[in-house]
Amino acid sequence: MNQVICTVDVVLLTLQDDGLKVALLKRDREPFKDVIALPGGYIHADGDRDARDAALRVLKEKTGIEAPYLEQLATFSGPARDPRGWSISVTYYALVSSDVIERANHPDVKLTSVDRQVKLPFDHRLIVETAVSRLRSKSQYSSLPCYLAGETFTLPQLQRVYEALMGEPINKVSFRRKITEMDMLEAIEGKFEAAGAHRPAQLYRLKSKFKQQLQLLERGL
Amino acid sequence: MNQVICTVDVVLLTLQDDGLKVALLKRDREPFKDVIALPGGYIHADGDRDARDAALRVLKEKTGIEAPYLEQLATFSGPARDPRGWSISVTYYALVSSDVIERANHPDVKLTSVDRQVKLPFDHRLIVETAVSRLRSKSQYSSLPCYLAGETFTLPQLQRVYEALMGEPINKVSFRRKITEMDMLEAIEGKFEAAGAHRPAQLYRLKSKFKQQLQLLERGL
DNA sequence: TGAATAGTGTCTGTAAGACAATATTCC
DNA sequence: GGAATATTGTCTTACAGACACTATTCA
Repeated sequence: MNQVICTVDVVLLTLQDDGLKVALLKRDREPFKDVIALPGGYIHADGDRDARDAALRVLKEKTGIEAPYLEQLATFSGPARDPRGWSISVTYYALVSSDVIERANHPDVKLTSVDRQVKLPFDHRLIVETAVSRLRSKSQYSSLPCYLAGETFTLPQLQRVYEALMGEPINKVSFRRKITEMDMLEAIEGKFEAAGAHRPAQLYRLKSKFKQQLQLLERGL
Repeated sequence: MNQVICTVDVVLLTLQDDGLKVALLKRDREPFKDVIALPGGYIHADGDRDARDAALRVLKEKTGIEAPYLEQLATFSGPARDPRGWSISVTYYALVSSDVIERANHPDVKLTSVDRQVKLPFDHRLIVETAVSRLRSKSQYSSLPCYLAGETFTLPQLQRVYEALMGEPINKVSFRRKITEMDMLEAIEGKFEAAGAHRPAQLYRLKSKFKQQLQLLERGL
């Protein structure tokens, strides 16, 4: 083994103004002190139950955000990615609605468009790109985007989330057919209105059974 | 950090008698000395270029098999999975045709059906199940199964590989249409005959362009 | 009533599977 | 020629997208 540095990094993603944003913050210590980077930190062998637990802890400590959707992304490693030495970073990506970030209201968190080529330390640019590509690929056949839409949402809102992720318009009828056959949403009795002068849309939430299913898929990772 | 044990484990998969098999071997040291387990070992910070490199090295050392298709699976971690202490295992899965294993002819390698509930040390049973589930899920929309078929193969052979993975028969016309539109195979001039008394089948190989494409997908992981 | 968006019904073209015909080899 | 499997052609059915119609709210 010969001294391997073990860390976690979290790619916290959200939708804002119909664009995918990643949460970055200034590093509070060396290396790359004061440089904008992904929230990350050491794995604590004396406290963390596993790497996922470490990722949840780091996210909470650095951004104040708790228990969002969190999935293991990949592990990056090598002698050159961290100036301190041979290192491993077990990376995760998390999905939240933008109002969760607003509610946490952490002063250091900067939301940056994933497409903007902001220079990032370590291999964080590669990690962000891997996370975005994974999210887009999984969104084609899963309920993942619901986590970007928040706790409750209307079908038109959810469709805009999918469209923002995919970067192209979706056929409304096909979209609703697919959502229906996935059978993952349940209607809420209260209705909802946005710009006022038109028919209000039904509010939905993700079925709890479906949340468990997604968690089961990621069990152990 | 506090002393984290960093290892790699490899799930080497192959098809034999139309069933998916995993390569296991007796451990040559503690813990679990002489117990059947996945090939694995420490990451060498003074020699390995990254975890993937460590996995390739371990696979070569323990099974004699080189440069197969290798993809990162996931990272497993925690205080309890290894009796030596808080540990991380970056896991990979590799795909080879059974004749590659036969040619390596390593005396300690045992091929075991992935469905047989052989008891395995550490969390290796979970790792194997994760690998099999990932392979099956990816096989539905990729050229992955070609790596189980070997260097060259006929379309009927390749179809049997897909059917063995999926566990259900595939429509021949649909299968060939899909293969054609994926445009991943190239015909080889020499023909091929199996049970003799019938029309021989065309031999194919995976286009080299397509191998690169798959590697690109996994870049950095 | 008109504007605006939500929600649904229907038509059409594309793609997947069933079925079957043709092709090629060895005996 | 007969058996066996490879390969290709065609028909039918299911599904995705286009289009358009109805529904509901506010001004």
